[in-house]
Amino acid sequence: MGERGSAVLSAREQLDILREGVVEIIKEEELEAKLERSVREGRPLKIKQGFDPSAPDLHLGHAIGLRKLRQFQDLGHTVIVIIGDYTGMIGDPTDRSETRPKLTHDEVQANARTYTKQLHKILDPLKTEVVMNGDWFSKMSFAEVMDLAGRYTVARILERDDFTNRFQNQQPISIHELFYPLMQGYDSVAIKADVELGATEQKFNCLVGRELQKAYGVEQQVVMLLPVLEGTDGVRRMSKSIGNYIGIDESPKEMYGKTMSIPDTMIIRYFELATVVGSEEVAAVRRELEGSEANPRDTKRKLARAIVSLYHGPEAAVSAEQEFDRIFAKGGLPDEIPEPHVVLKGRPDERGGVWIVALLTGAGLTKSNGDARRLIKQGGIKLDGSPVTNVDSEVPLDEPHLLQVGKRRFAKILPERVTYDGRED
RNA sequence: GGGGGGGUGCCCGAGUGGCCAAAGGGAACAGGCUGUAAACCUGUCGGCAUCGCCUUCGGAGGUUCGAAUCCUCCCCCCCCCA
Repeated sequence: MGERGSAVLSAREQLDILREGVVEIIKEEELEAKLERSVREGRPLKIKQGFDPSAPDLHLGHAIGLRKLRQFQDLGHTVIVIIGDYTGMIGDPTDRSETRPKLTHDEVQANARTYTKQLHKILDPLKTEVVMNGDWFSKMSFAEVMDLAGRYTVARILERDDFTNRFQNQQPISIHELFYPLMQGYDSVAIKADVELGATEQKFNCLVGRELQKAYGVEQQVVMLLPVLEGTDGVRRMSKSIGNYIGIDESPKEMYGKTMSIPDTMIIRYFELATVVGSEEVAAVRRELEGSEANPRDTKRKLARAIVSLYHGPEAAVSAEQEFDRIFAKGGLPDEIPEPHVVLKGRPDERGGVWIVALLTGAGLTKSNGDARRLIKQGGIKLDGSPVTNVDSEVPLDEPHLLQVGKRRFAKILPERVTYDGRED
């Protein structure tokens, strides 16, 4: 373990650090005992956290847990990240809305690499092991599966809220979905986890892990539950599939902009969960917001800078802010404007002009011609900086033009990147 | 195996022969305002060179001048009984 084997903190001191920001520890005495033994025997604890293999975009919600894992690492412990390639074949029953396409082995491998890359933005690569639960599940015989299934009861599985709700709402539950908690729990058996980290909504699954470890004669893990961060809508939990997430791998300006779009009521919450500012500073922010002097916008700017700095550094945060001001406060242009390849049906008119509506759609700025018409009528389209009011406008393609939809969508139309699909009439 | 209920646009959800491209809500997008891509207000929200036409209401057929709405078969989901 120790490339820094020297100053190991006492169990008590470690516990004090680890407890911070945690919603619940089951059970704290056990964690303390494990830490004590770890210190005494100079043996790191194994900290487990699992991830779904299908959605490799980690976001600020995941980061809460990752920072906690990082704390464990900094205290000398080992983190084992489990990519649930087998559990992913089921999909967590929590959000079983889409039927997930089965991932191929190669796709899972690719996703695992993407994960690892993102994980290393927060975790210490030297103390992080990434494994897939297919490593053990693919080798299990049917008899072993039956044995696993025999160690838990239907009634206990149905205690889980999601199942109960779905049952009551007359939504389908497939039998293999009942295996999800068992499989996640068995992961803990397989790696002999000392601690499993999860968001509060994972409580049930993590506790199944404890039960199964007991059933299999493995020392029980401690369950450490962390808060769930709301997404940019301020209501539902941050999630890729809902689309209300801020990814830790996103560009500074996306991060900055998305942060600015959270409801004002979420500012404190984000300071607490999405940044690393201390509790006194959060308290100061709270006072600032409650007092009437400060403009919440400025507090939110501070938040956005803090978040961007965390992942991209302070300079990037400053330039993201400048760009944001330029575009939104002053209605200016971004640094980089896409120059799409435009394919048009038919051909230009004699003067080399192209119908504005077709151009917008061809450039991918609007979904359809109808969409483009509507936006023009609503005054949402600008050509070279001035609003387009006439749906029938022709744009001469003798020189580059700047097209803008709303405040956020831009495209530079270069004549040499416009082609015609040659369709006659 | 028996009985009952249900599958509608991105999501939820009304609609049981023409007034339905389909109410309402949410999401999203645009405009206004502002303190920001907050909040609030207004508008838009299947496609088409634009008020008429085309393609949508699980799938395939059929009845009808006309079907999301009726009939037949099929697929899927839920509940109750066994």
